[in-house]
Amino acid sequence: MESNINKSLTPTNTGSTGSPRIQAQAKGFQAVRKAHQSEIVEDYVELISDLIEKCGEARPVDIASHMGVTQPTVVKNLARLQRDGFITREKYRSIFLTKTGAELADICRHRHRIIVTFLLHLGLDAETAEHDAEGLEHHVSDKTLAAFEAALEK
Amino acid sequence: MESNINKSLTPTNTGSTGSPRIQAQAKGFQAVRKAHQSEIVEDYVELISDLIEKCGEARPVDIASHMGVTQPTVVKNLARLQRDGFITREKYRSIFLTKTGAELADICRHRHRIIVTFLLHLGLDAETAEHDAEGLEHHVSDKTLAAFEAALEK
DNA sequence: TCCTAAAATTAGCCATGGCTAATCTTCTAT
DNA sequence: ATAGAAGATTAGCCATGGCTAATTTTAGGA
Repeated sequence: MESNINKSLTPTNTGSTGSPRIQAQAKGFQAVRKAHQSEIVEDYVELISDLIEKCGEARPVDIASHMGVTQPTVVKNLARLQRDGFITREKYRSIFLTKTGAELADICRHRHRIIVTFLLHLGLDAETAEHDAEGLEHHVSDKTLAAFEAALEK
Repeated sequence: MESNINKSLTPTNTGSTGSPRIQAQAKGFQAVRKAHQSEIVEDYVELISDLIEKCGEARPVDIASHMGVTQPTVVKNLARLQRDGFITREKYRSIFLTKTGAELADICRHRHRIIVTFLLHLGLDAETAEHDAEGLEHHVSDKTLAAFEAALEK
């Protein structure tokens, strides 16, 4: 289960090796790796939420075209989302976000919007802002997000 | 039994696979996936460059402790870096950056420094700035980086 | 010098997340 | 009502990048 994730991110290696400075850097890299594992989940729940709102439902074929992947890839990732409690569904039937999934989608959408707005305020064009936000949004800490919001209010 | 399941929807088949808007979004996701593939390369060459400068050489054991991974993982990734032309080495011997690798390291270091500086100017503490920069630096386009630099000059 | 500890490597496991090809289900239009 | 198209799923492949355990090489100290 999710213990696999924890295990791979917290190797027995952890001990020993080094100054606090180095350990901090190591922790940083580990956090980035952990963030990567959440990215697909976040991208999916955000997109599913958008599609349900705009189209009434989120079909694998539409998810696939929005994400730029094939349908089997979507099915496989949906299985993971289901396994981890973000969606519910049955074969050949509609996708529903769980409470957890819906909440995560809201958080992601909120964060995404702040980042896009922030980038626009820096003078970037809409396309670049959208594009970069997609990559950045999974790596912005709460503190940094708050700093973005604060900067926007000036 | 399965009364919750939505059996027939698709009232608004909002269109499908080919819309430029959707294609743009798909391209964005694809770009993020591509960026992920470069991340390890960038992290390694940057770290190797730093270690060579600070310690005279970059040993796998030090790379491992800085990255927060085990030595076999480092060895495996070094093989990939070698295969792809970023480093040269022989078994049990020192690691050297190729011209390509050294140039990439410089670019990464430069980008990293700008992002950290930018985050500091937003009022973030040094630790958060460093931490977030680690995640962000692989997803900041040239345009956005330039916008960061421009903002710093004011 | 030589022996042991540290470092490096190899082998082999696992999960992720892409893909294609093939099959199965559902939907739709005749 | 049904056949064909569209969508969904399964099976199976591959590369990546973690890990542990075991082995090999290097290097340092008695």
